Amino acid sequence: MDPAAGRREPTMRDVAALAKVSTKTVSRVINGLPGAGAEVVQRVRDAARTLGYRPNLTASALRRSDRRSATIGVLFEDLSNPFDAALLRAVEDRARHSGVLVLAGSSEDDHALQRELLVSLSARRVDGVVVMAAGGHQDALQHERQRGTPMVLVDRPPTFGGTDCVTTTNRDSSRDAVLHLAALGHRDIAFLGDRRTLWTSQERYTGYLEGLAQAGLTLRDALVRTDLHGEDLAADATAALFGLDRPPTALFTAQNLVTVGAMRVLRERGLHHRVAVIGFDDFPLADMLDPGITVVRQDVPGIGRKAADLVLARIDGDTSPPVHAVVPAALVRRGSGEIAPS
Amino acid sequence: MDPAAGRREPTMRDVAALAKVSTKTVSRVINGLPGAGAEVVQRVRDAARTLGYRPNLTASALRRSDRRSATIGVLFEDLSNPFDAALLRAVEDRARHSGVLVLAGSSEDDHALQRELLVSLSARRVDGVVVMAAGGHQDALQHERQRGTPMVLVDRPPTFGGTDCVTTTNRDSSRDAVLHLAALGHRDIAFLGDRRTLWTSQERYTGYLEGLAQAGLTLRDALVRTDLHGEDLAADATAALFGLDRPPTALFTAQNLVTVGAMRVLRERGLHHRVAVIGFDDFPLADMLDPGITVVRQDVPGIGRKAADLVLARIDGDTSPPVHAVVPAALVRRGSGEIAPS
DNA sequence: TCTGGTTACGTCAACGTTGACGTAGGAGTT
DNA sequence: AACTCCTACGTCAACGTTGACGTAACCAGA
Repeated sequence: MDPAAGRREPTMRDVAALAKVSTKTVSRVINGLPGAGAEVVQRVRDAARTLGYRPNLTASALRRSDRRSATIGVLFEDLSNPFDAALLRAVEDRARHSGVLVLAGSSEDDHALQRELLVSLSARRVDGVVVMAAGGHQDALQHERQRGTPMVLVDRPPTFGGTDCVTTTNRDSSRDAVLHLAALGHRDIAFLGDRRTLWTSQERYTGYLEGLAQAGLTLRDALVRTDLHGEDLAADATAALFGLDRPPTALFTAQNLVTVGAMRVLRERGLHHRVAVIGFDDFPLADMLDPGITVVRQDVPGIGRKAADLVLARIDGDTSPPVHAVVPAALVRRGSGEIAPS
Repeated sequence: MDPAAGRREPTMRDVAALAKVSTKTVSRVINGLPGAGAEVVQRVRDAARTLGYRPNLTASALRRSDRRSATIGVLFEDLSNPFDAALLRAVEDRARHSGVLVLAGSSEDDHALQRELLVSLSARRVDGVVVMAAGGHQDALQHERQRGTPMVLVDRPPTFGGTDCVTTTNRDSSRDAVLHLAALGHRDIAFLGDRRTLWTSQERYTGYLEGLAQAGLTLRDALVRTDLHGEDLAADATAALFGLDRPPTALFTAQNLVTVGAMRVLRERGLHHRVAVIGFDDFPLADMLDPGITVVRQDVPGIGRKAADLVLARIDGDTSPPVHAVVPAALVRRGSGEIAPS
């Protein structure tokens, strides 16, 4: 079953020898270029098939003037996160339709790892990268970008210039969510957010503030909890909120794991039908919970497609000014966000 | 910001010129090989840094005798499916620790697409592949394998010999699930399965039969529904079951989307606290539903790690006999599987 | 018949890197 | 003093492919 032992992959030279032509002619036939007669084309095709010849794209890229590897890098935070996975899938689909494959990696929101992966990608001469930037500084990204690598940031914009990015309507949709709650009569709306170093968290918090202000509500610091990385921290923070003298009647949970952690606590305390919840980011089965969870849903495939479109266009030499594409999110009403204050 | 315009990536030759040594010496320094004096090493390092030199792994692989690209291919059904995503993440982690990157693609359970992706991977000279085989014949996989490409199948075994694979305890865990239901007194246990062309579906069905037989229960054909690809088909099939004269008192749903579709119908009809359900494959929030869903949980990271270990070992020349690794799944009791018949 | 153009090939070198091998100089041994 | 051995380099060719360019054969038109 493993006949590779000792054997060599056939090359153009082997095909050329069998078809009794030059390697250049084989190259022409394989690449469908003109300059080969019908009979020669047939001979070469037959020889290639007989030998099981497969073109070597890396050697080809090395020699060609455009030097394209037809491969892009995708660096997300955690490929096992449903959001990242859906995004990867969208980028991959779009790339595949252009004959481009995807080298994928998880940066775990860690600068050192992100940097290391970036170097690995660049050693493999990817044509461009789509990156979800790790929080905090973006030195490695900026450095890579300045080397000329086509780059598109997703979910979070660059802190440096000259680079495309695709994000969603974090601020506006958050404001809308808060206004939706306020319209039901809620006056004590809590904010539960992810790590503050993340741009998305900041934007969603700003939207929350705008919502409060626009509805004429007072900001209560005690109702704002941030740096909730993961379900458990979110659950703890939620529990703490309900230890307050005047607990919130509604929650705006600004990330999906935070939403889940908060729901867990509400259910434990039997509050899930009395406290309103709107979460940012949809998640599977949100509609199957009791009550269904009202969420701000991002258009993840839309974001992925747009990011892929941008990076592929840059690779093709598009030099128009950098774009910050904003893909709209939408409020999906499922019940939890429609609970009025008691 | 895009200084690449017209500029060339620095090469070893450029570094060599600046450091006033030969390219071979640069190669030695970059690769940490002996044969370069301390002072020369320093000069080369400085020159490389000054020029922003990055080694070209593709050129290196082309020339080296081992010809390794330090890249493996991963071909799953759908990278946006949580199961596939978790698996990818596990493979990626393990590969990264060996300096190997992952080229990922979704085959959509389509032979033509799988074949096409396989060709794309092979053109990029990946060192090996981890594949979730599309249902039905595996001609393209077998062909690729026979060319000598190290290959590991996950989730579904090969229909041809000489190839490693990693699966879970589909049959035994299914049998245990059925026995668990039977022990509660259920006598009418329905089977709801995914496409019959999938090996996993067949195994789980066989386990279901073993469970019935071992519990001394009679198989009722009316309670067996297969080829339920996707939530909607599963929902329809579930609805049909409850139109029977003698409907089931328990469901064994053999795939996660099937489980979700079935639960949806049970909830609509207010049966979710009266009909027992055990699902194969865990899914996010299964514990948050009402009741919590009892599932057979696969050790997805375990499967991914094992698959990566195997393919990396083969790449390193391990020629021991092919392995079919079986990673145990476990029953997770959450409530839905512990409902007794009424 | 010669010129000019086109078609169908072939030859050669180069892409960036490294394996095989060569060599100059110094140290150690007899 | 002649020898081996080692270290620290350099030279050359090749990995599989393609761009630039050459050339032989043929056809059309004057």
